[in-house]
Amino acid sequence: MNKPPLIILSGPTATGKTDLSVLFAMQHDLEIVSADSAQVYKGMYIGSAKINPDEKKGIPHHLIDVCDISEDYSAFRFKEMAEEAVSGIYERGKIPLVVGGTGFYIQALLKGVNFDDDGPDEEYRNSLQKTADEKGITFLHDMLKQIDPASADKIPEGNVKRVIRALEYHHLTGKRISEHNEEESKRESKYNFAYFVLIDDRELMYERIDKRVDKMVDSGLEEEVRKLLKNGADPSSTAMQAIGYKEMIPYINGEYSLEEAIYQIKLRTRHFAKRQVTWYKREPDVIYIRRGDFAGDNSKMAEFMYRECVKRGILNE
RNA sequence: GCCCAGAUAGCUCAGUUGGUAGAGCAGCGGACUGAAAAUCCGCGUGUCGCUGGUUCGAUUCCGGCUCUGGGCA
Repeated sequence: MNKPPLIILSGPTATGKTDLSVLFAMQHDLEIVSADSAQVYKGMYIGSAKINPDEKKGIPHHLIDVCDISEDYSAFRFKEMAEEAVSGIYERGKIPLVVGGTGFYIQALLKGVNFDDDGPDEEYRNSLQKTADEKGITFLHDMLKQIDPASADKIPEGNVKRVIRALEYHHLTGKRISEHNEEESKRESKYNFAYFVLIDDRELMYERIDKRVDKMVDSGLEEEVRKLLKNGADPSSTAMQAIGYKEMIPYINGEYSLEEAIYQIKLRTRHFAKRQVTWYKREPDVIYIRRGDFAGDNSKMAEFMYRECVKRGILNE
């Protein structure tokens, strides 16, 4: 039985995914599925570098603006919604192009990760957080050691979020997350895929980030954040943890200067891009597109993608 | 011109009662399977401004010089 085709274009932030994806989608009549943890939220445009309607050039884009900022999006929700979007695209006789920098989401879709508990259990999470605050992170980590020594060994006690998640998983399922992860990691993708990662030299990447942040600020990032807050956005919500928003809030509250906010946004974006690069390094089937090899020419990059897709039987010659 | 204070890692600085030095940030590497733009872990050799002197030994003490602040003229 033939596996369904899936094309992925990922890569660190500010590297030019959007332009290349639209060009490639136009050339091959693809529909785009966004794999981006910030662009799903309504009202977050400038700071998430969301594509403009006219930049879409008529290409359907899925999973953008589908979530209210008061909702908590997650890898699980992405996987559910992306699978739905993808099957709709197949029904229309087209091929999906997954575009975005959230590697975790892409992994969830590509490998069909089975999140088989009923989480998140907010109440339980909160009670564990309270335990950590009152009795210390070592205490919490020791709790994990009791029920799942392998996870406790792997997750540092300082990483409270992941300690809580491991405990939550056991609480909900009675199983150990270390065993679950072990099983899931063996899973084969059900897709016939080409996983492209657009990258560039570190130095150029950082330059592009700085420029993009300056542009965001010039385009009215401050106003966008003020508006979100005025409309009741909770600064502690998942949506407002996005880079550009989180750093703007203390400035708006008068805790530091605009220069400091801009510096922080650039810095945190660089750190983020670095983390993304680390992620792709351990992804086994990645096809790198090095901007430098193509002199940054989108049509040459698209040509390269096309040839790689033909090789894999995803696109016809 | 004179007086005072500085000069130590890419940056901000600590320190060495004389035995060639260490924090934060930056930077670099890594982890990640229902918060992922989240969260977390690891990595610290640099002419201790230059130059003489004292000393077994000077980044540390003393002199001179250069530079940077501040003050007095």
